[in-house]
Amino acid sequence: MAETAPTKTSKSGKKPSDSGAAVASRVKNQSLGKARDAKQDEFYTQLSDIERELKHYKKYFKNKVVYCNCDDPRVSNFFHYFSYNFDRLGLKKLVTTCYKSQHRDLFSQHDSEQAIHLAYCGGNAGTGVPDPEEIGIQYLKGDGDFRSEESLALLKEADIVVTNPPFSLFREYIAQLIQYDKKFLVVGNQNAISYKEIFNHIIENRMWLGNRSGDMAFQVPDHYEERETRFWVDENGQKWRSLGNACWFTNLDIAKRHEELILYKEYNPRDYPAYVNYDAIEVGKTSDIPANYPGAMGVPVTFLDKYNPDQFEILGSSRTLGQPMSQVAERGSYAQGGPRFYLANGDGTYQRLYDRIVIKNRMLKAS
DNA sequence: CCTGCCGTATAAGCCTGCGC
DNA sequence: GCGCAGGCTTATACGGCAGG
Repeated sequence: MAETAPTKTSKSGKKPSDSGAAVASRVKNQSLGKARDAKQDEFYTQLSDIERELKHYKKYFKNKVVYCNCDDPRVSNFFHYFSYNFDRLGLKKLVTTCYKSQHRDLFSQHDSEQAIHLAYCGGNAGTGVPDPEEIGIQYLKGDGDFRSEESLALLKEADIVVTNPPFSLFREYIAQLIQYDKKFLVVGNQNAISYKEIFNHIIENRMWLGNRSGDMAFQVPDHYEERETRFWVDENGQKWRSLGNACWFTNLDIAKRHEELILYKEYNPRDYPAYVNYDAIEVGKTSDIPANYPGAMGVPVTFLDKYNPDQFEILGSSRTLGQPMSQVAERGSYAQGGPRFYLANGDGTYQRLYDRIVIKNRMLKAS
């Protein structure tokens, strides 16, 4: 794989026609370049968030090899958590690798121009958190990318992968875990639910949401710029950013997935209008799902946080089910964009909604 | 050109519970 | 009651880009 992003072509420069392979390779390089140029993929998960989620999965870790493939053991709280709880969880081995640092100022002393590899097999019982330096940090030959040969070899030896991967590469990241048939528990964000590839995994029951969704705060490197919202600097000068829609993605079963969502609303056509470009009713809030409606319902993506596959069936999403508005209404009467559901405003114009998941209540017989 | 597609480590409202 | 903060839930506007 090429390491360097392609040089930027001037906007006026005319591109020669490309072969499919060349296009594919450039797209790949661009996404790589974008992820690394943007420098917005370094969000460090708090230990408290890791503890609050991981406590629901204790039974899965006995005698297992855990791999954190986006984690510098010197700063990663995932490494901290698993090394500290190594004996309590009964782990067999803990392996971490990380992408080589791009910034010399990253967390001051913790910068490295080489990618790091560390394997821990326990043995520090009672002495608190093992020191990565004492365990023995090794250096990788390559850049430590989770897709690199070295990382892949370690992935194959692993049972469960737990980390906070770079969101800009989330599709590829998940695709790789599924391709290699690994168990995983990773941090993501709810927007990823609407990605075509990610939604396919969800609808095929290859992955689902973990326990906690919503607000999560992350430490970010010093070179991250300030922003108006969801940003602050703590008393130690550490920069933080937070997300209102962070969530965990996993393919480990959890009790929450089998809890029935209690429904208390009743269907009526006034509160639950039908879409103009798909035969389903709009349910704008997960908590408003009517208890007595047997047909197709469009719900926000956050529904997945409450999804119990025994209670509901997922039929698809507005991205794939929505009929193009050009076939339904006159141009100019609706907001443009990718396929979504629309509601009539009553004055000849139409409101475009955010991506909806279409579900059906399995407990009710369609009449 | 024009049109439609596609996504965004985002961005905002709303609700709730607390202190007073 | 009331105002505020923080958690929880929902959903953007718009630029890039490809194809007609």
